[in-house]
Amino acid sequence: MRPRDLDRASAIDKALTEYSIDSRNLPGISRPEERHALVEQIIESLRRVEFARRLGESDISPRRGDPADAMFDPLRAAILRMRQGETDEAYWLVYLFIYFGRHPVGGWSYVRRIYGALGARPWWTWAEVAVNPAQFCEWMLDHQADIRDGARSGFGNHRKYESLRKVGDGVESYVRWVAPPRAHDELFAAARERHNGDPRAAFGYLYKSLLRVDRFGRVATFDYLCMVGKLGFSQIEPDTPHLGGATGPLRGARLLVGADMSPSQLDQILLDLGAKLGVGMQVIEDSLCNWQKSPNRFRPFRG
DNA sequence: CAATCTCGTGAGTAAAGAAA
DNA sequence: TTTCTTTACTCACGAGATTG
Repeated sequence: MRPRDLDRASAIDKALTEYSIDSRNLPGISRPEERHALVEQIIESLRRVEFARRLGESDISPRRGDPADAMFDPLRAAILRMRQGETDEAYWLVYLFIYFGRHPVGGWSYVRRIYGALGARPWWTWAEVAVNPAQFCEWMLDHQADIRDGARSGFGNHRKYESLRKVGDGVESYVRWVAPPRAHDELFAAARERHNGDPRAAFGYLYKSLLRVDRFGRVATFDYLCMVGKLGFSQIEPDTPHLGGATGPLRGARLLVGADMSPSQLDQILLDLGAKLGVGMQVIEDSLCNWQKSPNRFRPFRG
C-alpha cells in the first residue's frame, strides 16, 4: 500500500472495528486477515472513484475526442464535449463508454470504430443516432464483420457477454429512454427537480427507469449513473449499493454482514456503514465485489 | 504435430418462478 | 404488485481430449 494511503487505511480499519462493536456485528471481518483485505479493497475502490473525478478536471488532448485518431478515448471524449457545451454528445459518449468498456487487448477499438462509423462521415454522433436509430441499427447489422477484429477487439470485462448483434436494439432502447428531442440534461434536471435536488433520491429514481433499457442491466446502469455523477455532468450519487439482482457485490455483502439477509436489508445496512466510514456507495459496492473473490487475502482487481 | 472440439469458468443480462 | 431467487442464456478464453 502507498504511504499516503496508510492513514486512510488505519482510519477505515478503526471505523470498521468500531462499527462492528457499536452498531452491528460484521462476522465476515472478525479476523484481522479478512478485515485487512477488505480495507485494502476499499482503498483501491476509493482510488478508482477519485481517478474519474480527477479526470474531469485534468487537461485532455483534443486527440482523445477524435475517433479517427488511435488516441481516442470515449470517457475523455465525453469530458471534452461537455466542456464545449455539447452536453448530449457528452452523455452519449458516457453511454458508449459503459456499453462497450475497454477490452484488455483491443482497448477502445469497438467504440472507436462504431462511433467513428468506420472512417466514414458522418460519425455516429448523438445528433445522427437520435434522429434515426433504425438507420444505426441497420448499419450495425451490416458492418459487424468490419467492426470485429479477432483478438484485437472485443467488449470490456464487465460486458463480456454482450455481442455486436445486440448493440442496435440496445441503442434504440436507450434513444427511447432519452426520448429526443428531449435532451439528456433535461432528463437529468427533471429527475433532480422531482426530488427537490436530492442527489441520492434522483439517482434512485433514474436507476429504476434506466434499468428498463435493453442491454443495460444492473451493472451497466449503476456504473453509468455513477460516472455521470463523478464527472459532474449531473449532481447525482448512488443512494444505496443496489444489491438487488447483483451477484458479486451481494455475495460480498452477505459474507460481511450475514447470509440470511435480503438485498434490500443489506442495502440499508451498507448505507449506514458507508456513512460511518465516510465512503460512498460505489466504493462499498465495488470493494465488496472484489473482496468477496478472496476474502482473506488482498488481491488487486485487474481487468 | 497441428487443428478442432468440448467442457468448465467467469461475470454479465433477461426472464420465469416463488415469496412477501 | 413488488421484490427476491433461480434458471437460462450469452460470449471469450484456456485446458484437455480427440481427430487428421
